[in-house]
Amino acid sequence: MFEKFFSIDSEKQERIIGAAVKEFALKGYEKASTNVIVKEAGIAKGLLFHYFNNKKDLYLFLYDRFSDILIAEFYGKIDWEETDLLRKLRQVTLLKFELMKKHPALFDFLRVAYEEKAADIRPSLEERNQGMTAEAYGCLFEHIDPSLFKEGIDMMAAVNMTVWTMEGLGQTLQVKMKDVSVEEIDQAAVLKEMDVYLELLRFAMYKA
Amino acid sequence: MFEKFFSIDSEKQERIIGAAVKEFALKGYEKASTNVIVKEAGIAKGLLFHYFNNKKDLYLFLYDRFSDILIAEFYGKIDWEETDLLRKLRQVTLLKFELMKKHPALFDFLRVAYEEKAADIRPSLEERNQGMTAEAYGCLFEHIDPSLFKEGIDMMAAVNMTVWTMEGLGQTLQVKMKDVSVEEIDQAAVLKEMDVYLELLRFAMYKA
DNA sequence: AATGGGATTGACCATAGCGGTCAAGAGTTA
DNA sequence: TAACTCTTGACCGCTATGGTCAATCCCATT
Repeated sequence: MFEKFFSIDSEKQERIIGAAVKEFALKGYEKASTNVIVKEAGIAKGLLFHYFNNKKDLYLFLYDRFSDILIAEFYGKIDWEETDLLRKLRQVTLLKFELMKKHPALFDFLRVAYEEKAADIRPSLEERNQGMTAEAYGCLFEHIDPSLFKEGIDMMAAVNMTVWTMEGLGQTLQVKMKDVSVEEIDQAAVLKEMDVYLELLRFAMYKA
Repeated sequence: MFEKFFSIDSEKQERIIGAAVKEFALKGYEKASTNVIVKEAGIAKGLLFHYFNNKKDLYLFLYDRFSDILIAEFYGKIDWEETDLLRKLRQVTLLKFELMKKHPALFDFLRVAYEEKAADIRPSLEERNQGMTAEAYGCLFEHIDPSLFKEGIDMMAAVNMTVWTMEGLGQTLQVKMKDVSVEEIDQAAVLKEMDVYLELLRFAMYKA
């Protein structure tokens, strides 16, 4: 499909990918302009369409590539044997932060893609997400030891509350860090704050 | 500023406001089309600009009006004497659901406005929000009795976690209810689910 | 009936940007 | 030189926008 693109020098490949991901992440599919992309990438308009047929194919190419990268890294780094749900969620959150730091643009792209409403692209995205969330939940609960919880605690509620709290924390951090360089956030401080919440949750939900 | 608009028959006023809020909520400021608005409202293009100078003024007119309505209703209905933080947050959440049910379009408009990125409008919106969140937090903590909490619990963390949990719950409900009529959601069931979480939080953070 | 004046109309305008094309030029190899 | 591919960017047709304004309508006052 994209042989022409892959056969060019890789520094140029990355310039193009970088420009495209930035533009799509910033404006979403429809409002993103191929004109802006080619200008930023320093190539001629025609070339972009020479490599990737059309805007839609370009977008889906990026989407697939980034999903693959993220999933591979995630699956490679997670500890599958963890049986403590809260510890597992802690690990997942930490890993998520790590990946955000490593691939910020990529994360932005996928976040925007997740909320994409453009009719051209919607069906293709949904098709790609079939079952992915189900699978994610499945692998989260694998090997989990329910006996750690107090009697009568709804494990689903426990997970939800934890996830929501982690997400809320992540969002406020993102706001706080808006001006600070993405590279050097005080990881130790973040970790400490996160653990305050997890400790609270542990106390609420686990046996003494 | 808008005398001409206010002097027309009120059924027409509402038709216009309804059409405009719907369009803005659906597409955001920039992509919203005045053509669509006038068609939906059943008036001529020129008339809209006769009433409200231009698109921007129309938008800000709606924004101001809706903020005022919501704030007034909110302040009127809340129990200012509540000293139990969790109970107060419960009350606030319930009130929020109630207002969403009563004014769904209005809520959508303000939610979209909150994330509005259009440069034309951004500064005006930010100016309007100056201090509003600060004030909201202030009135939340008024009369709160900190002695209910266990020693050493960070009250800020407690509030955050509760708010994030309520928001998370709200969002999943919104997804679940997407197809169901907005009018008749099972309020009792929602309340029950909410209380599960609040009970968990109370147990984690309050003295026995 | 006639007049005056505000309310209302909708065809029209300038502008802008889009995705996509393609004939021509540049670079490379034989 | 010739044949080839890679690359260029001016150009196209199209869609849609926010905003205007001369013309028309409507109705109260004379």
